[in-house]
Amino acid sequence: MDESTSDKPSTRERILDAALNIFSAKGFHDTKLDEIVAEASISKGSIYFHFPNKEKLFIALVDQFADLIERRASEAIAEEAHGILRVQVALEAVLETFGRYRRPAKLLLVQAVGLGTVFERKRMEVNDRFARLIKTYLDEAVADGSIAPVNTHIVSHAWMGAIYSVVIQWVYTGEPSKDEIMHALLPLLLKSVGYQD
Amino acid sequence: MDESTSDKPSTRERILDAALNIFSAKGFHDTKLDEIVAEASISKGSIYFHFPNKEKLFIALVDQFADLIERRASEAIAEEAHGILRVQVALEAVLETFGRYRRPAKLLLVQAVGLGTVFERKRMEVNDRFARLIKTYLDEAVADGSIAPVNTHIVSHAWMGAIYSVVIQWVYTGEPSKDEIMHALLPLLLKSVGYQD
DNA sequence: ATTACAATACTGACCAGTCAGTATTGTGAG
DNA sequence: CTCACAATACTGACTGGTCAGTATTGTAAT
Repeated sequence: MDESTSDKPSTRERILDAALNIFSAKGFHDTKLDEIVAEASISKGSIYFHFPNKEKLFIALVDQFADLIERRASEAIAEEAHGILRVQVALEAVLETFGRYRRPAKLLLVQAVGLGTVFERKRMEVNDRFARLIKTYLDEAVADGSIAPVNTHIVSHAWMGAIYSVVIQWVYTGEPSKDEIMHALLPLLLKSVGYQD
Repeated sequence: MDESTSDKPSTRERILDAALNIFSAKGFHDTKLDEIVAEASISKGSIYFHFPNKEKLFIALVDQFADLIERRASEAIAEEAHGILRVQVALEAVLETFGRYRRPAKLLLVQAVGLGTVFERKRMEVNDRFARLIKTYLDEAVADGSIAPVNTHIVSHAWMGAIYSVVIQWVYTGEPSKDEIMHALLPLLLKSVGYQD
């Protein structure tokens, strides 16, 4: 009876899809709602039925992807019990996820920056979320002796920045490849806290 | 005759000053030219006498500060002949300069991002400039045996991201202090390429 | 009287957001 | 099952505030 089991993307989903495409390519301000309307083949009113305004639509996308990244990292860690190895698998999971979703990555890492006072809080919130996630597992690794004590607050932010920067570079140019990144970035980060294999 | 030796800030300078204050605080789009006019106590027409448009005014500020950072780094390096030490003093100079100029730092690292297609090139240009600067001296350090061979392309981007991220955090919150940053970040970066003192 | 700069009032393109109306789906009473 | 009504989902022409940029005129110096 119900034939909608799979292939009927809801209006809301189509809006989010189209918005992601255009926002990630052109940024918040250069994206006209009318472009999203055209891309999604829906009406302008529909956007305002599903979202209170342009800003909230944008933030919905940011949150959605930030959630995904965090979830993937947590899942990866849950399967690995041991100190510094947890840091390693989390990193792999994050890079993997950024890799699989280029457009949301660009949205989060580039287009969500510098949007003025309104978005500034959001950005810091997301950043802190990630930094704290890293910090948690670094602290664990210090506690169980995997690595020597360090200023995990600064280290977590530095790591985050390093990952962001390399991923951004990769999102834009496609270079270096994900494998190269894994092979260069992972040891780099681990060495930075004095861990050697 | 010419009494302008020191204390008459030219109109152009006042515009740049005011623009820096407001752009860095509110971002490009949330800054109205009329606010700059008020802050600088000049006229709107003056802005268009000195700059072709809002965008070019913004970019002038970005370039000005990017130039300064690069110059400071080069000066520091010129006084230090030896391999990895050059990297170290350059880093110190950069952190010092970011530290002394919070507002331009925020402008460059935050407000110049996510401004859409037009500014995207500019941002990549500035980023590449810094990354390449870092890469040059890393390559030198590898060549003279100060550090073991690494993928300097990835490392330079990672370093840049790490520095950016910590500086941004500091620009916003004032924490951690510049000294803490120097004491934590510098060894972190050096260790990441296998250098120990 | 020409150059260089500055002040003010003005214009008009642009685009987020609105809203009156239409279509679709749900429901429950006879 | 079907009619009456309601709730939800969607449409798209229209509007009104905003603000970058312009036109015009003023003025001080050489």
